[in-house]
Amino acid sequence: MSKSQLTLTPVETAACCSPLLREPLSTDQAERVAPLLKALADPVRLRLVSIVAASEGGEACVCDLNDAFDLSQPTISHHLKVLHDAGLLDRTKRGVWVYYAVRREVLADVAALIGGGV
Amino acid sequence: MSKSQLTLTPVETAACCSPLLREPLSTDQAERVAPLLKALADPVRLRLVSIVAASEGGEACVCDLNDAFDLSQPTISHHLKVLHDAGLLDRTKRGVWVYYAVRREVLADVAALIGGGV
DNA sequence: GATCAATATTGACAGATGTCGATGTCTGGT
DNA sequence: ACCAGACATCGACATCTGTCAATATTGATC
Repeated sequence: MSKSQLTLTPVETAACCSPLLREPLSTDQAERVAPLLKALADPVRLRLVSIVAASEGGEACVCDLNDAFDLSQPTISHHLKVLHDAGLLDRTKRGVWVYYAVRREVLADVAALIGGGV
Repeated sequence: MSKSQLTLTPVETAACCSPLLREPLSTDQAERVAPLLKALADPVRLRLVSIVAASEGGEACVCDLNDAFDLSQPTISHHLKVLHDAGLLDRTKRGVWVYYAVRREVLADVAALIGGGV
């Protein structure tokens, strides 16, 4: 399953304007989208995503991420887990290191839903 | 101040890709964006925004919004306050009724920052 | 296989968040 | 003036969240 979890219908994705602004979201839809936004809705996690995305090869290892913050290693690990569980980051283990990469399609879907083509 | 609070630089807004994915967000930027996402990151508030946006004239009065949920009136009032405080909803009092309207530019800015032109 | 370095997991704790019932504050009509 | 209705605020509560120190796990190396 490499596509996003938002499961927009073709009509929704093709429409000119964001679904959010065009018609009332169903309770189900809202409950599927909210966790993604919740995962993003933290300064540390926003920076994590952006640092990972801007890294060489589109991925970054945890050791580098730890150095970018004034937070404990477990805390960074926790935030990465939240982002990964939400489906926003991919996780790859290579040797002792773990690399995270941004799932851009998911982010794009969220963006499309929020502000699509306003 | 009718523009969004994200205060993207011209370079950022003009770029092809979302700032979030192009370069590491500064701590300051992250702390300005996170509250907006936080305000959106709730199923009830997502539905509130979408119901308001999809309403006649782009605005809805609280009485209608109350009816759309199985929640107490104070709870809806609370969520509307969160959205309004975040700058996502405009508030207008007409007579006894209060009308909320979506600030689409703000939503568009958030969307552009998150998934811009990916 | 003992050790070390990189991540993850656990447990604990303070503070934030969603919800409600009760109450307050307007505003229009009687 | 009073009342009724629309909305906001307050106080309380349970739950969730971000953070850390301590500990576990995993993989490379000697």
